[in-house]
Amino acid sequence: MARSTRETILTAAAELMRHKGYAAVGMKDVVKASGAPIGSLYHHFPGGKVQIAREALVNAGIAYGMLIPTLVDPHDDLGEAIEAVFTQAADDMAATGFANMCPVASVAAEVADTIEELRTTTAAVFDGWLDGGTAYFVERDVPHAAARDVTVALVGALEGAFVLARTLRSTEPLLVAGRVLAPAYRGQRLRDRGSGQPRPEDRTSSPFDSAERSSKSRAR
Amino acid sequence: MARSTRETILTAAAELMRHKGYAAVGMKDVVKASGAPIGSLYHHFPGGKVQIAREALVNAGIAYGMLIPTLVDPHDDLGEAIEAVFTQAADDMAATGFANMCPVASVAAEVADTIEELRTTTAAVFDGWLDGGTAYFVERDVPHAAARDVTVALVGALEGAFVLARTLRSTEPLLVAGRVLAPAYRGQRLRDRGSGQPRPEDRTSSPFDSAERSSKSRAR
DNA sequence: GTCTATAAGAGGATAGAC
DNA sequence: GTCTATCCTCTTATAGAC
Repeated sequence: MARSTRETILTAAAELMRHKGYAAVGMKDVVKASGAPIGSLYHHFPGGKVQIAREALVNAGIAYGMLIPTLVDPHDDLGEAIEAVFTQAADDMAATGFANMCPVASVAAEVADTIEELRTTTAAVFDGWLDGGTAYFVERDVPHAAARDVTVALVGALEGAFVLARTLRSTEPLLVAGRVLAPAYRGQRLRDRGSGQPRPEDRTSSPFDSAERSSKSRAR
Repeated sequence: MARSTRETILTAAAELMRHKGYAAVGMKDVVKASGAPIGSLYHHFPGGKVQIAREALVNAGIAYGMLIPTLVDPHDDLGEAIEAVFTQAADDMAATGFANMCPVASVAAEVADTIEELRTTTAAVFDGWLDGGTAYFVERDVPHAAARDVTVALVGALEGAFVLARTLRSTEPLLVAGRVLAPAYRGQRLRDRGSGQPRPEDRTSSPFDSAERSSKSRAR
């Protein structure tokens, strides 16, 4: 599975930012982690560090946007599904030694007031998650307003609980969030998917559309 | 109101970290913002940048630890109180142009995997909020387990919604979080406070005890 | 498209006069 | 306890050979 230099760089950058945020990751760190020489970074990403971060965030956003639908899919009760999302997140986090799961929120918190170009990128990723999640729940017969609320509450509670869990080295915040959030939606039935299989392609494009395009138009 | 150089430095550092996180704030930024010369920073904080961050976070933690009890205090129904916390947060955030409200979570996300000394500091601050909030709700007659759950869920949902709101430049995440979280607790009565006045001193000491002490014992 | 060498400046920290 | 000058390293980014 030979990946392109471009991809290797982006993967390394995403991995580093997941752990250390944006400012603390140096280009030299990316060089070391990717194996690519510094010249290649600037050849493939003339926009420098900001461009690398932008594209890495878009990629991560697409990958993690599938997470909630994937975890919810096997369930037919919304309350159970919500609980499952949080217990699954708690298990994953404990299994990885409380490392961060996703670079988007860490970077978002850091750049929201300072690097407008990355703020809009993280905003596009969040919007994609929110719109994608809402569409998914609507498709499963949740009324639109409720679908939007569940998605927003779910993403917000997850991101907040992640920070607490990582810092406290405890799964409590994730488990409590699930336990507190789920009861309100217990009994809300989810319609069976048309096919037996999840179809993640249905709602994958939103963050990419807006953010990747803007990154293409930025060469020097 | 002449404040000591020490205080001025800590205030400036907290303000900067609130906006830019930890790594992106340079000592030179603190010099500029505080007006104190670089030598004074290292005179008062021999531990350098880490020590300044640590003490700034402890101070901010104490200040923000009073926020939830203060906002909840006028209410006698837990559901209403929760809703009030989020609408108030949304108003504040919109009023300040979606600037971050508190440096603790931003820094926590950045350092959780990288600077153990600051991870333990932010953990102590979170623990203080959680223990203080739990004690406050217990005092208001909420059963202990429920009091802990509400506090954990409240803090987690707030921090997550803050990141989304700041990034999206929208109060929606805060308002939705309140709307979704509140109903589960509507009808849960809160006992009248003994005196008519809030007494914030009752539960103010926790983060300070553990974190400030450790910072004192660290002189090169 | 790969890679090295290097520029130009910012980073944290220190010494020591006052 | 205040303040300046300075050290040394690391930072992002570029130039240009291959």
